[in-house]
Amino acid sequence: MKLTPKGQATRQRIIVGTAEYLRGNDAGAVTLDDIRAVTSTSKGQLFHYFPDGKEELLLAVAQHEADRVLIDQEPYLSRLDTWESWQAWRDALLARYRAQGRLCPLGALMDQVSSTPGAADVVSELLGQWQQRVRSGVLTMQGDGLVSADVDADRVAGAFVAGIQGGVQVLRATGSTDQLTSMLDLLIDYLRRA
Amino acid sequence: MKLTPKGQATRQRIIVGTAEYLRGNDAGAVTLDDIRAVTSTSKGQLFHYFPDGKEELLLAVAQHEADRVLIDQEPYLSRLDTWESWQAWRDALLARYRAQGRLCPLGALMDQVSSTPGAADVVSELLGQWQQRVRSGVLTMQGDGLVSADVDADRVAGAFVAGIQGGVQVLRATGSTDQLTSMLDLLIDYLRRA
DNA sequence: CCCATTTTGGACTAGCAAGTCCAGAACATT
DNA sequence: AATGTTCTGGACTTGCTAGTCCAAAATGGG
Repeated sequence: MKLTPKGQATRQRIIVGTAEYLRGNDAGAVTLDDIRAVTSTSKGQLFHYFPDGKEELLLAVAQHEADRVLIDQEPYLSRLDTWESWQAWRDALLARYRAQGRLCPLGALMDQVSSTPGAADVVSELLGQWQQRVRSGVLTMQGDGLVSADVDADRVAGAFVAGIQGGVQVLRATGSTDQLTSMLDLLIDYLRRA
Repeated sequence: MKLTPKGQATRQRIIVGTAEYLRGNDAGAVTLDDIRAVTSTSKGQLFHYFPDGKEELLLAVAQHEADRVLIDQEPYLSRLDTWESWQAWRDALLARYRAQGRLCPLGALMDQVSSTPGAADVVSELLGQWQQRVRSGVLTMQGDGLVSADVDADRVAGAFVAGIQGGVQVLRATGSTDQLTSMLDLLIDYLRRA
């Protein structure tokens, strides 16, 4: 399928508009008509740009959201080289999720995982990269002698990723950020002592 | 609504049958006809026992599954009083989730949270109780002098709950239990050092 | 045994939502 | 300007699914 610049723009408008919409609505309940309304498009356009229909469209949206997750944290993930920077990352995460409340784009994404096979890949990819970024932060700290060398950086990074996931999950269910906070503080504390 | 023993039995059959079915299938895609088929019932029965229809039925199933989560761990949660018992709990959790693979009853439950308001309560209740149980385990350890008294039991318990959630979430998405394992080991390690 | 109540089966309805189709407008290329 | 391609709109089809309805069977109390 060849896309002119105009086509590209429309396709993008659909993805971004849907993503925005899903950030405030139940992903499982979206209909193509909702998407049509919110992106000012017609059925024809939807199927023109996403021939495989809803599934393909939502997958593209999922990919878009997954990209955003790391981009949002980029400034912090790149500089995990002092205790202050870890703390700043922690604060940024908490602020972000507190503001977001119960509605989590990645969470909605994960919900779809069970149904469509492609979504699992998108999430796996994201989690893998995330873990890598944290891992290299830990390694940097070890290089500078701030963290004991006998800590397994990969395991700690895995724990971070899982912990954040879980904290957000709890937030979505209960509306409380307590567990997420506990988790982050405990993990950083763990690193500090090691 | 009055229920004779026979009625009770049917109602229960519906709940248990649906729960079992959902343990191996996408919760978001279940239809009443699926439920009918798997529980050998008629539409009339479904709406006789769950007048508010699908939502009420699934909520009852969710409650049933939530109960199971703690019951399954009961033997371990009650005896978190030695390091060996914590390890045993860890092993049991890992074994369970490894066996379960990507299909998680609680996870499917959480998926529904966003849509139906009642489901959030069910999950909140479960998470709260779970955290309480872990908390009292930590307190026991502190009472026996095995864990430093200046650890905040509630925070650690919250981290455990969040961590397990996250680990399972990662398992669902990627199929790997590595992060769950890291998480549990790190948390126990944290307690040991404190 | 009789009557009220509960339980059961399944045909039927209503509405929604994904996907199809095609005609015409806009656009690019020569 | 001519012609082929891409883009857009929206009516239409198709299939599915939650929920309704009612009649008949089972059950239980007196």
